[in-house]
Amino acid sequence: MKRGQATKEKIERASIALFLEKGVNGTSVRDIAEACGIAEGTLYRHFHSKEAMIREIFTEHYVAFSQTLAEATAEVEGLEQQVARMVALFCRFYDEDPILFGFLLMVQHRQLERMPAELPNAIDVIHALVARDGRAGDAMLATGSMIGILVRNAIFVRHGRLKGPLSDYVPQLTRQIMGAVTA
Amino acid sequence: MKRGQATKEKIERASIALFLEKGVNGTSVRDIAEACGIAEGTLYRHFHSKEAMIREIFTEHYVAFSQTLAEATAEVEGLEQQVARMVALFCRFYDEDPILFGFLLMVQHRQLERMPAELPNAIDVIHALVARDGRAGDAMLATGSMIGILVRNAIFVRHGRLKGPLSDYVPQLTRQIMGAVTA
Amino acid sequence: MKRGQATKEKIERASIALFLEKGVNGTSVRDIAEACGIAEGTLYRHFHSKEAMIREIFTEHYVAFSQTLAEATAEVEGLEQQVARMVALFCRFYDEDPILFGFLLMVQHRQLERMPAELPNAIDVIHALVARDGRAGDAMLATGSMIGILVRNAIFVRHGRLKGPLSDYVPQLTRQIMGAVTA
Amino acid sequence: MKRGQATKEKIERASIALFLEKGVNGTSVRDIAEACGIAEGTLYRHFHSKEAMIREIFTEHYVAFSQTLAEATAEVEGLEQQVARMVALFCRFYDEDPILFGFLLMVQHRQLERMPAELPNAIDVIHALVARDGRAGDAMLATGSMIGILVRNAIFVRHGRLKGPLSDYVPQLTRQIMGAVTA
DNA sequence: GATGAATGAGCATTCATTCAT
DNA sequence: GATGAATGAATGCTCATTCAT
Repeated sequence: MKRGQATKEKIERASIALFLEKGVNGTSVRDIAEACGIAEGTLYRHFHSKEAMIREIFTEHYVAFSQTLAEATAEVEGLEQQVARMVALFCRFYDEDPILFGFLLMVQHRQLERMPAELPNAIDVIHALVARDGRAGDAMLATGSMIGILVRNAIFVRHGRLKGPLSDYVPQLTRQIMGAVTA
Repeated sequence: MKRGQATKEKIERASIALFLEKGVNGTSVRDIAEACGIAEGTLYRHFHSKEAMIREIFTEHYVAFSQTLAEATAEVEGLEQQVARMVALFCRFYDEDPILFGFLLMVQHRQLERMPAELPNAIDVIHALVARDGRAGDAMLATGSMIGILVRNAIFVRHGRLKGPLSDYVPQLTRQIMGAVTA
Repeated sequence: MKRGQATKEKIERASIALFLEKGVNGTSVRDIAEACGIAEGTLYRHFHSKEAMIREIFTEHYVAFSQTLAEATAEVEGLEQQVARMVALFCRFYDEDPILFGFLLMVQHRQLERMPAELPNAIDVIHALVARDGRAGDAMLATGSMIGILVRNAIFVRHGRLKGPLSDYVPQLTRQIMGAVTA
Repeated sequence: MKRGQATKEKIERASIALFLEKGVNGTSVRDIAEACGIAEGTLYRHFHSKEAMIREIFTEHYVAFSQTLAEATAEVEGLEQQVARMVALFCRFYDEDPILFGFLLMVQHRQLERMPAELPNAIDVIHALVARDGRAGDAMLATGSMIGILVRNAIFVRHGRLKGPLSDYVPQLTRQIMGAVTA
């Protein structure tokens, strides 16, 4: 039982790193098995298929982040404070595990389409905050801008255009987002 | 010569659409050949390889856009006006060919790494404008925010979260970007 | 001991049904284990291998049937009565367990080749009867016809071409066989 | 074009022999490719899949035989003569290509289920003859007996229990079948 | 006796690319 | 220029079997 769980986690870690580095289609099950030091067939003891594995990893972490985001922003009043919380949370998440973050970003489009609608979804959480505040002309446009600012600068850190950690930019990012949303 | 050129363009159009729909790795040379009504081998008369084809298509359109962006922003003075030009250009480009836009977005990371550094590059163009203006605390961070705002909202239009055309949002996007950069 | 025996029989029943339904190669050890509610490894407590299991099941039932056939036909005199016994026995065997019958039919070619020659064998039993009678021109040809008539009509019942039970046709089958053998 | 057709036929011949010898599941695409002296991928230029290949080969030959059987028996009057034709045709078919015959026999159950009902089917052809004659008590039972006599003795030849060619037994088989049907 | 994770060879199939026609 | 058959390595996945617990 214990051994099985450890192997599953080993597979997850190795997969995420390989997917980010070489792409989902560029990473074979054989690659993953070699990176883990397990046999190919072993992967299928823990995941139904490569595709199911990606979906499982994505859903687990994306839902957990969305849930945390919803709770953290619910604890404070006013868009400024909520945005501050969101930015801090987002940056910490990126800095703590940039590889996981990159993986989630990489597969989000394909996976979000297949995710059950009732699960917590970061985009909807943010949109609700902006809409409740009411200052933004078009809440969805403002939501897009907020997410765009965070995501693109995270990518800039990953690509070396910005010097990390991303958390160093929390105050500036918060100010920029508020500037955009209330423009 | 003319017939050859027509075939080459037919391959480009079909490829871009298929790549966006099913992914680069999810689209086989056979898929492309079938969509074009040509034989598989014919593709290799016009492109050295599938990979070279992608690179060629990307470079051609990305460089052209970056070039246009550089010229359009050079015609006016002041960041406000330059941003207005940039936003209008970006939105028009998206609306005129969302499929091409989606394709460029999809392959940008992988392709930008391989692109010769001396070719015009939209990110550098924008960064130069922001840096010259001087109002933004960190020019690269502001550049990321600008690009993020535009790209993410374009994606929102593509995914149906925002009702298109993207050009309808030019004034708001311009205001939001200026709000972010000068915050 | 008792529990072990019960498990072994459970495995046999489940295997026979699965083999008939999905073929020997189409049925995995995992399929069998799931159908029995046991673990995959448990099967190997009772059988040396999948192949050995098939051989064991086949031999057990085929030999038992051949033995019974030899005994039942030895009790009466004259080919007519012997054929009548044989037909009745065959039909009862089919009707009592069509799944087992189908399984034996399915694997007979492969298994008969590997069966020790000294074990009772239905074909030899029948051939001996026909040869002793002497009326058939070629005893082996007549043996083939007898077996063919029984087996093919059993298959017709299984496939729904004939309405069962097969035992309803005992008199007609007996007459047809005698008609063929003495023609 | 010519080269392609030749390769396809080479694949068919090699497949049939291998399937009969080692079973459908026991024969890998690699086995077939090696036996043909072609690459594995080449097989897929000519057949959509291994399964489709089997279906195609079966249908082609089984339908052709059934068609010939229908025509040959339609040329003469009276069940005796029709049976004589049928037996002669069946034996010739076996003797001319015992390997093909064995293959058709081996896959018939699985393939007949999937064959379009409107295609000629040997069983239905024979059943119609028997039913029209009217002498047999149960036409389907008699049909089963006829087919059983022919098929089982063909198998006996294949297994060496009867010395071939099967055509040597045409008169006796005809007599036996008539004996069975009119018993 | 029972378990089920682990194995690794084997499978059918796909695919970018080549080349004789 | 165009074709499409041929290639063969690579892919995701299955499976009978083993073995530590």
